[in-house]
Amino acid sequence: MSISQYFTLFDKLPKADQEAILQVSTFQTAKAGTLLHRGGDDCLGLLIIKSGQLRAFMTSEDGREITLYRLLEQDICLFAASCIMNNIQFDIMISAEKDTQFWLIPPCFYKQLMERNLTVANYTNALMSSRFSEVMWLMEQVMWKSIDKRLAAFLLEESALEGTSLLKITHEKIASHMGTAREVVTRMLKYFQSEGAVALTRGCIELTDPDKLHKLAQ
Amino acid sequence: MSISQYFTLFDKLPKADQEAILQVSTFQTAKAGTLLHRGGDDCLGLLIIKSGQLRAFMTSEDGREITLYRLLEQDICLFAASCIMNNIQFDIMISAEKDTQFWLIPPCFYKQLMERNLTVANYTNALMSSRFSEVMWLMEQVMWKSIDKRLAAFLLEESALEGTSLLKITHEKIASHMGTAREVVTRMLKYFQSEGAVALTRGCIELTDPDKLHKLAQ
DNA sequence: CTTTTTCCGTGATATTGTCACATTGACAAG
DNA sequence: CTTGTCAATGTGACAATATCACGGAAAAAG
Repeated sequence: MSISQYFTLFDKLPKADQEAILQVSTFQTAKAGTLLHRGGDDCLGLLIIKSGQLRAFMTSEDGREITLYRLLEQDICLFAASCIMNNIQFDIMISAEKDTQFWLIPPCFYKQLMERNLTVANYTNALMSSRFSEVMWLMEQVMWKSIDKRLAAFLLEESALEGTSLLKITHEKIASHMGTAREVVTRMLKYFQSEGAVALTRGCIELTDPDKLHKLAQ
Repeated sequence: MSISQYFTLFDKLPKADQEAILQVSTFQTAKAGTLLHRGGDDCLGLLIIKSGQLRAFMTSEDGREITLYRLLEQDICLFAASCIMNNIQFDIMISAEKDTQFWLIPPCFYKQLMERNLTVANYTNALMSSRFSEVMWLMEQVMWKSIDKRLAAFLLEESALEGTSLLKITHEKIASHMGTAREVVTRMLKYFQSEGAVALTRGCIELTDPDKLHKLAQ
């Protein structure tokens, strides 16, 4: 129930720092749909998720989006505190996909901790490597995979994440996750339907044949 | 002339570590065209560039490429030593674009140093942030910019890098940098030529009107 | 029940990628 | 000097994806 169970680094810290974290961290909640972090300007702090789901994404000038990665319970969101890292020169957005509960460690505090504690520094490094890996994976998908394979993979991932084969999601939202246009998603879904892989109704996609989708995703 | 002038971190280290680095580091050279690092398997070490130019790129299964970023003198190549970081789960290639001189710090040594020295840990963190930023910048370009703008920008960047407006580069190589097909580059260059922005000869591109290219790149 | 909004469907067109093959210039071998 | 070879470029046809401009249908709001 406490931050120490969710923030795995906690136990490796000196008692004094543990105390301090308990002092300065706050417990917060965000409703689904809330934008928690908008680019490099604001700096919320290190965010430790107790429950819910966040989404990190990138936007174009004209409002298009692509999801970079997602954060689930026990995940640490580093980029809501991008100001604590030197040389970070990009803007990403963080929004709550579901009602989310989290602890927040203020950026200044964490930055100072990182700059004087070796364990924290290396932990932060590992965290960044993870996010970097996720973005590189996405880069590979975007560069070398066709839309049909990416869409099939997305549907399967979403199904696994939600724990159901009946997805309540609009074509528009899928397009935002994938960084493409709604029409493209609509047409591809129609094709999947004609192949018998999915059944479509307004606002819903049922994965009627996951094996077929796996094949479509290659 | 020595590693200490190129490796800015050096001066901030304890004397003992400085000595050790001088002991374990080796000075090496690579001919233009050499592949220095192939994916996550090999682990050359931390590479500090004295002179020359490296290129970090990603490849598809069928041999297509895209340049992620470039490394010039005084730059530190972190991913030739990707094994020193936990959680790095992607493969990138590093090749020498020009004859390159560099020092190499063995991965084990650097890893141990990073795990016990706070300054090194935070330095490594900043390095990774820089590379992450470069990849994110590329991602934005790939996602939201059209090919004509990206090509114009590439030509200008290349010109600045080489210090000349007469580029000796093939369409094929440009395509590999940009992650697109040669034919696309050829056609776009023909268009640029018809606009009077460049002059084309076999193996060469002359930027006859850089201002026009700037406009094309927006 | 009507109005409004959200979501989906679809044709036309533009851009970019793929494929197949022709042409051309550089240069080496004879 | 001629010829052959090869890398580099040029190009037309077509495929995949994105963009634009709608229209219609289902759900939500009033």
